[in-house]
Amino acid sequence: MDLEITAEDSTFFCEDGDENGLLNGSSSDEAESTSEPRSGNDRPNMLSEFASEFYSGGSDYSSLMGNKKKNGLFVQKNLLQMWGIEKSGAADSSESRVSMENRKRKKSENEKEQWAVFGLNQKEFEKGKKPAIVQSRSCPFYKKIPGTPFTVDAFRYGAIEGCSAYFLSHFHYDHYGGLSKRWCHGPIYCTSITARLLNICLSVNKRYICALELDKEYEIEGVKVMLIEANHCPGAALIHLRLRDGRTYLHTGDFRASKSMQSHPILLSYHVNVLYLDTTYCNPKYRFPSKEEVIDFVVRTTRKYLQKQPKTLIVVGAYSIGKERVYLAISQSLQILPIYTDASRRRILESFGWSELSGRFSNSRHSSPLHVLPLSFLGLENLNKYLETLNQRFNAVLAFRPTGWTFSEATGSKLDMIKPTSRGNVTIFGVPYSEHSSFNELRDFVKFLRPEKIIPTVNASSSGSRDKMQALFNNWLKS
DNA sequence: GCGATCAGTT
DNA sequence: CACAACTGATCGC
Repeated sequence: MDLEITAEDSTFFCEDGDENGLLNGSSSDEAESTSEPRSGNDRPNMLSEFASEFYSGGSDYSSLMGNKKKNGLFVQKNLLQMWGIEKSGAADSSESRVSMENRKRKKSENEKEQWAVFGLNQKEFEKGKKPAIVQSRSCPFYKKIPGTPFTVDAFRYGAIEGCSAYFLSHFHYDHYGGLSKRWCHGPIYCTSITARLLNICLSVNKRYICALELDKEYEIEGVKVMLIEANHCPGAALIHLRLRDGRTYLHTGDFRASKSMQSHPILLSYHVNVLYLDTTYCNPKYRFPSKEEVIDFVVRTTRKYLQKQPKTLIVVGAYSIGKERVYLAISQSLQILPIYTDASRRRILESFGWSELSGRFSNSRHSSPLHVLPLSFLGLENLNKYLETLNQRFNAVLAFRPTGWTFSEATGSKLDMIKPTSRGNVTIFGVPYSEHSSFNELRDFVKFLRPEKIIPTVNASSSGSRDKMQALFNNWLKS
């Protein structure tokens, strides 16, 4: 099961590209099971140990520090523990034990349901006989590009039959999932920033990484390829493809559409036949302000709080890459320096080679008035304890959680209506800083491109939402 | 003991 | 409530 297939041989891709039943309404869910058996480990791992152990901590930026040693790596249990304000281990609060047991019970209830639902008896289930639909995880159709040997963001399916070029649109877990130092199924095409992250965070063998410059045309397996800035996270790209037969495809990966995208020469020069679209917020209820407006709000708010209380610690939450502009803007417009973040995130941010960012960082929590912390840490309780660890240096915390969903039509784009949650000296603002297109931005982009066919890549698993989106597309494209 | 996958969290 | 994107727990080799 180790076939070397050329572009022309790749018969598994439906030539007419209509197997997905999205436009013509034909019912073929079978397209999805165009069976590639998971041929996971059919090849000896011939990778050399080029990456040092130091880098093998995955994308978890916190894994390089901390208090517990695991396989030669230091892995932290908990930020508060590591700063010495909370005991580790033996904390035998009966509360946590109870919730553990609750979870266990919940779990086993789920299992009971499972074997019943899938028509297995309990013995079969416990023996590990898995229902068929769980067993076969094959690459969904919308990750394959018909008429090419290409896939996009499809790394968790082992070797994909007929695929000789694997594109990665950007470095977020739900897109790169499946990549590791053991990847050996074929070349990975991505931007140079993403390429560096594959090396630094996942130790993917360099011989599989093919970095492409933005806005430059390449020819790969007979297809003209161009990556375009996606306005998502650093390194994120739209993938523009022109096949030999004249068809043009655009895969947006994850993106935030904007007016300026509409003046990209290649989008003006070639009519797009098929659009693979990031439909994350493809519902009229998602209206949020531009990034600039949100950043302006964040800066204004920060200024206000600092005037009231100069000894305020500013905190911005972020999980992996993305949202950099939020804390950069605070730092730049209010001359707040340096920025503290942990060593691992710092390494990642500095790898962008972004001169505005690099050079602003410090290792010292105590000497920095602006901290970038994991989003999951941004709660009232945690921040309050955090403030205590910085004894006396600060006497209040102002935190921002930049997330996409925050607002629906009611609150709309009136940023000043945002009410923070606060307790004592800790204030937390959720701000609608989105790195995906709003509904209107999506609509405008689609109306600009006027593709013949749109394949949603998000929210596409239920037929209900697929139909809903298709109705919207039809409406946008009529007349 | 490890990586892969699932389920739960914000 | 939403939701993408994580994190931690459990599974299976």
